[in-house]
Amino acid sequence: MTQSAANISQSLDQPSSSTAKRDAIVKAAAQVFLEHGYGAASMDHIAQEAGVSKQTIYSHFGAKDALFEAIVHSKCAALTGRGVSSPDENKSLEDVLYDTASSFLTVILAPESVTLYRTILSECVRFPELASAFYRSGPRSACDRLGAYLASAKGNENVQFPNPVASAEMYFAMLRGDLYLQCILSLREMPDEKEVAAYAREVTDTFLSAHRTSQK
Amino acid sequence: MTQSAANISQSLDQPSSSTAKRDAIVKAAAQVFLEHGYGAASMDHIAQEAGVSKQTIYSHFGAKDALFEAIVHSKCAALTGRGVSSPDENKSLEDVLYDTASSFLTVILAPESVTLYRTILSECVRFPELASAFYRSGPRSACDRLGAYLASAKGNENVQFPNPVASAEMYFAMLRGDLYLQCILSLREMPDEKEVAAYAREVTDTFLSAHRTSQK
DNA sequence: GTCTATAAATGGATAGAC
DNA sequence: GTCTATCCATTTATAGAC
Repeated sequence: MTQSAANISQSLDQPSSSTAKRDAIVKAAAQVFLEHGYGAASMDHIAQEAGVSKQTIYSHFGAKDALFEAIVHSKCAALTGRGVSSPDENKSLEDVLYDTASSFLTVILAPESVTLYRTILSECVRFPELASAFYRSGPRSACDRLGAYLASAKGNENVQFPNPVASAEMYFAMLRGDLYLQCILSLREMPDEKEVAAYAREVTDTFLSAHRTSQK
Repeated sequence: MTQSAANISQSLDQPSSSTAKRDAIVKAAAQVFLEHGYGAASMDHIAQEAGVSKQTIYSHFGAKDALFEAIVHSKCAALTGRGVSSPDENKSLEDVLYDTASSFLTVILAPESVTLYRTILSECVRFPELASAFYRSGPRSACDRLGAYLASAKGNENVQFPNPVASAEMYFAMLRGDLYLQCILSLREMPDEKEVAAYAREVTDTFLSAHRTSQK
């Protein structure tokens, strides 16, 4: 009990050395893993980057794969946090779609998201749970939210969505277009806000055209 | 000259031991690289798989990265070969789009394509030329071909394509939807022909709806 | 050209002192 | 909990015999 009280005191008043080192490890591991991938990232490199000894990492996380899982899970959760905000019911359908597109593009084109995506994709066979966690907290979460909104927006503004979730999936697929492909392949620099806005506009217009009721 | 004639005779009549071993190396390297990725693939593993000594690999390819580049370039070229066939001018726009969608989905969902994509994506920073070669021989080639077709199909069937290449890019982006995402993340098994056909149909219908001229 | 054997370096993981 | 030092396996690449 004495020890417990001391620990609480430590973590509240002044970060214990242990907590500080743990944070340093997490930060360094995230950087090294996302930059080099799981295989090419070495525990020596992470230890050096974090300013701790290798053994300290093993004391905290036990093994390399456990550390990797902890880092990627943490990053996936962060993605959801910054993810597409809930649609504002006061806005028009078009504005909601455009806002969704802009924030989705901004999130997935962030350098950190790009490297996370590459890392998970290259390790999805070895770490199936990470791929699943990424999918659920990222693309699936976004599709479900937009799908629910589209379902509630039925009949408005001369559009219809017989299958709202499928339409939402299609919308996000359109957003992961050639621009995104070139970025994750590192073939070009990240687009600026202007280019993101133009692409969000193009996709939104195309999407709405496809779902107009008065098209025949 | 005598030696040259002998080599030609060898390669025509009966594969020389050297050529046969080279082919074995290429085959084994392709399998190991695509299954484990560049970093986790070891030259020992490839040598064992090919049934040759490690030194033989180095005699033929010099270094690991050179072998990797040769393999990936070869696979990218093969992708283009099996790629989307040229549109048949006699078919209707809808049929051309549907055929394009079916064959595109079949190609990109082949297990070999999925592993190639994962591998290139995870190594695109270290091997920028490979990413570029993949993009050109795959997605860009497909977009340019369909874009050219859409440009020639202007005014037909109550559809219009003010920006044919952009429309083509959007079309392929729609095809790389949730189904594709789940497959490359190894979250589900590959779809059968029926499911591929259904998705190709859905995307084609949506795409045509979006580009109808009589939508207002 | 091909093989066996080995060099030289690096990796993950652990032991023991403090 | 943390560090230094080390073990052991594996890796890329090379040397030398045939």
